[in-house]
Amino acid sequence: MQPNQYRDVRLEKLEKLKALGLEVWPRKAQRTHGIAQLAETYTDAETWTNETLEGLGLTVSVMGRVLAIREMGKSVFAHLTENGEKLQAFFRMNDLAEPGWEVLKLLDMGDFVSVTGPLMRTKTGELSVRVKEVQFLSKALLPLPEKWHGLQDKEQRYRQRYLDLISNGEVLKTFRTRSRIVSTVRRFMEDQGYLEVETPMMQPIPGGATARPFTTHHNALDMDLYLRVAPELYLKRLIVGGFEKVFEINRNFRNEGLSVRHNPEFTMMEMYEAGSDLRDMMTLTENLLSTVAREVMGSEQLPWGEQVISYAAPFRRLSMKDAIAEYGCIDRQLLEDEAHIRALAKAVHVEQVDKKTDGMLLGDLFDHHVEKQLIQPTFITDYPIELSPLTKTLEGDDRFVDRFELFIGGMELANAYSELNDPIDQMGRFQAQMDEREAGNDEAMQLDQDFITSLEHGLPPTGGEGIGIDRLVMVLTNSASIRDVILFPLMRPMKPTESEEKD
RNA sequence: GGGCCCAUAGCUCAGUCGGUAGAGCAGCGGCCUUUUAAGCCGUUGGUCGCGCGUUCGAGUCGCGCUGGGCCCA
Repeated sequence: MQPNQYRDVRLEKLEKLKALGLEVWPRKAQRTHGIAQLAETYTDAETWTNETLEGLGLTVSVMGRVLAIREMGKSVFAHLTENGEKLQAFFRMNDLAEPGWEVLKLLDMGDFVSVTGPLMRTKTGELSVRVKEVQFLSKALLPLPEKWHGLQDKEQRYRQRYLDLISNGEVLKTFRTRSRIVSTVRRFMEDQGYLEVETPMMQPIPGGATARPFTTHHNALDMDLYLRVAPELYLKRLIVGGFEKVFEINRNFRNEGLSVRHNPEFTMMEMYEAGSDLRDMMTLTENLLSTVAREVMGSEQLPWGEQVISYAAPFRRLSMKDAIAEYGCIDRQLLEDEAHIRALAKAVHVEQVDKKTDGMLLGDLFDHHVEKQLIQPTFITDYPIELSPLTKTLEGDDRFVDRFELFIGGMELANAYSELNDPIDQMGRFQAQMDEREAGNDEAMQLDQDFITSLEHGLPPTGGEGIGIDRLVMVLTNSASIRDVILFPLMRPMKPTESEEKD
């Protein structure tokens, strides 16, 4: 076998181009218009007939990657693409300046070229450049995936995302949509008076969420640092410091398994507002999601698999116990009784039931019976205190806290609290977490003494929330896997083959 | 952590009952000066993921490994 059969052929063509005295890797592209710009301006075939286009007397230079070549004897059609838009180039031997025809024979799919000539419309009505000059911008030495089916192999699509983006048009579209979602979210928050801030991604004590952190080491200070699992404790310090409304959009890192909903690094927006509470966060969330759906996706009703999700406010609100009763078809009264909760947990094979409190078991019952069924946006409220060490208790019931999680498409999308601002209470909650840790739960939170100190200086009543941006993009773009909305998802490295090891 | 599925040419995929490897696209050589997955003629290209085993004989059967996908905990 000749593994570089294709590459060798293209290397030969490269030498021939050089022999013609051409610069194959010029420093800048010759270009007067973008392809998208031309395609948009001259899209109307009735106004811009071949005659009117010729009447313009306009000569354009456009650059693009060659994605199709159709040879017709002494004329050739090619499609150039740039930024997801395409434009046809029409080469005729008689039209081309020297050494154009020779150059054209050395053109391969995947090459970047710029073409210069007047705009025209072909017999079949397609806007095209009647090429007088062609210039190489970059010679592709490797072949592209198959033009009709694109790149199908999921592993290769994730490992070589550039090939996925070139050959699968909807992938480029999804990631452009992601960019617009993030920018719309950011603009929405700024319009609400929130200030974007940046807090440490490397933290001496990982806090703000119950999750295993990644560890790293700073050499000069000879200290261990943790990649953050959440920015929460730093953002609250900023509210202590006098900021009224802050938000941060950035990466969190959790040292956990991979799934269609989990990537070890993921993007979260967290926001905190002095003086507000959970109800304010609900309203903000409803407005944010319906606005993004409308402005980016063009509708508040969007497809999710076989279903349609409505992002129209208000979203449904349901307490955790009510949700378990409703979706688990369980008598609501049973959830008021610890013995029954234990029995229900054992019935669905929750592990280590005897070591858990009834609040923890309610969380397990919720995960088992409810989470996947919450397709339409639903705020689940009234979480057990054991699961929520940073949240204020409910008025009149200190076993539950003023927290919601928002579920869409069967996934947790957001998590919000009326933030706990009593430093004495907070210290007690940390103590409980440390006991948990002592008992072997390495996801339990660690004490952050300076955070307690900041609370002792006074945190006003504060509403706070985190929204998972990757999952938001998933539900809005109808993507079944988080890997389809993260450009470079984490992949296990490929083990080199024996022959590669010898090299 | 457990279960199921996938891995064959650069890409997309066939490969029956175990009998010595196929197509389309791409590539290469021709024909063709308005094509749209252009068409037509010819043609190159394979460590069937890796290893071990069963067998006269393995892409195919078994075991293990690697990578990926899906489901469950």
